[in-house]
Amino acid sequence: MLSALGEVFRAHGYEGASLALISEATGLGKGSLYHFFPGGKEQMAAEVLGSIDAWFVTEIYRPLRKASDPRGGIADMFAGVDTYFRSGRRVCLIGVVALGNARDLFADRVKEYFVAWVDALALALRKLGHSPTVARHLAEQAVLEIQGALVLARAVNDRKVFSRALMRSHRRLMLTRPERSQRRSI
Amino acid sequence: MLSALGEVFRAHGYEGASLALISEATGLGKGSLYHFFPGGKEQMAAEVLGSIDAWFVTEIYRPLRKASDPRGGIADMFAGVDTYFRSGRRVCLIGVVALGNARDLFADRVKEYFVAWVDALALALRKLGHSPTVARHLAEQAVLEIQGALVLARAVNDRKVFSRALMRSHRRLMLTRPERSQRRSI
DNA sequence: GTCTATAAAGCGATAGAC
DNA sequence: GTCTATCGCTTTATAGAC
Repeated sequence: MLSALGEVFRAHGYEGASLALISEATGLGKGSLYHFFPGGKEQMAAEVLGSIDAWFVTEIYRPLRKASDPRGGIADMFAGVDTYFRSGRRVCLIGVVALGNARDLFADRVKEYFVAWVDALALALRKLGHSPTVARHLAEQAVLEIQGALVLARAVNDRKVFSRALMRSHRRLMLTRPERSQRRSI
Repeated sequence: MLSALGEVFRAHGYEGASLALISEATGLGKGSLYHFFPGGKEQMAAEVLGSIDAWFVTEIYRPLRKASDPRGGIADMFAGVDTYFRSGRRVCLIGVVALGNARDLFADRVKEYFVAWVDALALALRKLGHSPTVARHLAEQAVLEIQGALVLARAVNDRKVFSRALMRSHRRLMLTRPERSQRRSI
């Protein structure tokens, strides 16, 4: 249900996703939709964004934070991201909202999604011996590369752009060696 | 004129930019707007995208291709990009359209913008001795980092994210040394 | 060229029958 | 819980006066 809703918002954006389209995609009439979402379209989008955020927390962020082997945790993150975004064919709804005009409506959720991602990845990188600052910047870089890869892959309509970017990003995180003086145990 | 139009599309997206908003931003009534753009909103957006593309060609891509000193050309590119995007406060309209539902309408222009960017940067990198393939991947990476930085900076509402990403990207391009066996003169 | 008036369609949202 | 009918408003676009 929220999943079908998400695909409509993904495909048409917040403004573009009319109740007619939503009704068609979910197979529910407007009456039923307003029964489930008394808050209307804004509530629908908010719950969709919330469910995406929750999915990332349980499927990506938490495993990444809890991973006993940070390298394996990071590898799982990239694998999960590749699957979720269907190797670049699927767009990041949170990113779309961040760029769009509906950003103000959902600013908190959008920010939380990205902050949690950077935090989780930065923690794994600290376990590899990076200083808090370096870990944070490396994590920020990786997240931003994924978002940029989604934009570029969709713009030039070539999902190999996405795969390549994901591989480069993963490889760089694995190869970047922490400075000796910054190495620490956690 | 096209500039004022561009800001409206940037701020509200293609769907969100109603003729009422456009009329207000340009100071022209609907009648006048349809006098200049008989094709309506779609023509307005197409011409705005075209003008942005043209700006990047003359201000960024061409200087980058023609630069006698590739390192200086690349530095100018990053400086120009930082200025254009107002250090991350301004969003990339082409990127927004690429992610949005209006993408199909303007797919050609969107693709051309990014292809031309990657091509121009790849040419400069080849002049530094990189192989065509490596140069292309490095260029693709830099362009995608800029787009991702715009998304992330806007999402977390912190333009320092953009500045940092631009600096890292520039620095990496300057530090990545071409393989000896791939070095060539152009 | 610029305006106002208006058409025709689509929008989000509501009411009320079932 | 799901539907249809409908409200009130906004949308893009056009017509025609000036």
